Amino acid sequence: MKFTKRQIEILDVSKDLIGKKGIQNLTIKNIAKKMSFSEPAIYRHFKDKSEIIKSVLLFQREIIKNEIFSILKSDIPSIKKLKTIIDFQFNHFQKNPSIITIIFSESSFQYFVSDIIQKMIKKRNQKLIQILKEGQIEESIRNDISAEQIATIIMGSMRLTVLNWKLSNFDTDLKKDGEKLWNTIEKLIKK
Amino acid sequence: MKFTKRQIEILDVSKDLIGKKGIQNLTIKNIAKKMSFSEPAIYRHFKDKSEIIKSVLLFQREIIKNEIFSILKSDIPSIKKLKTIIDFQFNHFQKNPSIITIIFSESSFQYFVSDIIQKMIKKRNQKLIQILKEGQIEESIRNDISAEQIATIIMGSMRLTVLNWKLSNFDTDLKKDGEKLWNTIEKLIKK
DNA sequence: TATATGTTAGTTAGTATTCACTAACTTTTT
DNA sequence: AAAAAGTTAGTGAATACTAACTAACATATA
Repeated sequence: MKFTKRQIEILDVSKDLIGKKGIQNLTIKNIAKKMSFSEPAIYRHFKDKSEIIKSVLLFQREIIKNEIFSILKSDIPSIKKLKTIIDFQFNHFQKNPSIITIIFSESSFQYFVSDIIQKMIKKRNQKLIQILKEGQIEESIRNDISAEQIATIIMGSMRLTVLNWKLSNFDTDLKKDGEKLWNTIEKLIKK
Repeated sequence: MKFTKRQIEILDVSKDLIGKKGIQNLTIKNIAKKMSFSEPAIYRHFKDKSEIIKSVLLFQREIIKNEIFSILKSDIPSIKKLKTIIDFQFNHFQKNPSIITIIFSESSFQYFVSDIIQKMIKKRNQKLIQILKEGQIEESIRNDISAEQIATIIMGSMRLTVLNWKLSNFDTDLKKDGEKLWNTIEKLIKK
């Protein structure tokens, strides 16, 4: 998963295009225009369009994965880990609004994209469940509700909060809404 | 918002097409093929394609709206109302998987669709908050957390549950997952 | 009642546009 | 000199949509 400079430029431009007007806006023509290249030039760097879409996703995944990994292996209490991860994610979204459009587009792409996204969601869910179970053993998180169910509640409300931000045209204060949400979640799941 | 028989036929076919392979699959050609008509015949019944998409949405909205309205005005305790509405929604989705694809595609359509969907989400959120506030007054729902926040939790986890169902290619048992979710929600919000 | 007229809902044949992608060539970099 | 990274000019396929026509039927009028 190594990319050249030019490839990363193309991926950045693609991310932007999708972020601004959705996946329909991602055309070779638009990429080329934004880069001040001709269309065929793009094909010097990616085999075809699906390769570009795939790479946009995988590139973002790398960034998030690395960050979450380093949080996970740190030696802090589970509930603190949880907060750190949630904070990081809201922060990352605020800094990269465009990727939200991609993450919220499970349905509209070709099949292979929803496959990749599905795997990403699954993986992240597993990590979340892992933390929650730790917390339940530590007895800092209530255990009359399964970790899986708590994970659904947390992931779901986070996604909705982000979606609302997006639907407001990134006008509301995501960080503040994220903090409010965390307070609620904490009240709900703390033992 | 009156439709002729033929229009409803076209809307049903459109719903199906979207449900099966996403919005890209909704083309005039495909509609015509499925109806065994020529393409231009479709234009006898709808001005253009955007009119079809809009109508698919509004037609569904009508159905859901009416049902929820009758639940809302019934004279049962708030927490029961809540369960009834949640049950109805999961049921409705299970019977109409195709509309999920539309509802989860805020980003990828033309702007006007995300507008309609945004309004639908907002309206439904308001109704939910209204019920929750009733419940807080009745003292059946905890009031150390605002109704707005509880609504986010409920709507978010419902959406995620439905999304997971969709991502599993409608293979998991939505009704069962919905019931599990309700049990969790009840535990979390009951006073 | 018989004919004229209008409407509805379909047809065939086609247009303009957009799209991803390619062949062949040129320029730039190493 | 060779390879990498651009260019121009074009292709074929898909798309939404239109023009022109017609068969079947409904309604108004001689």
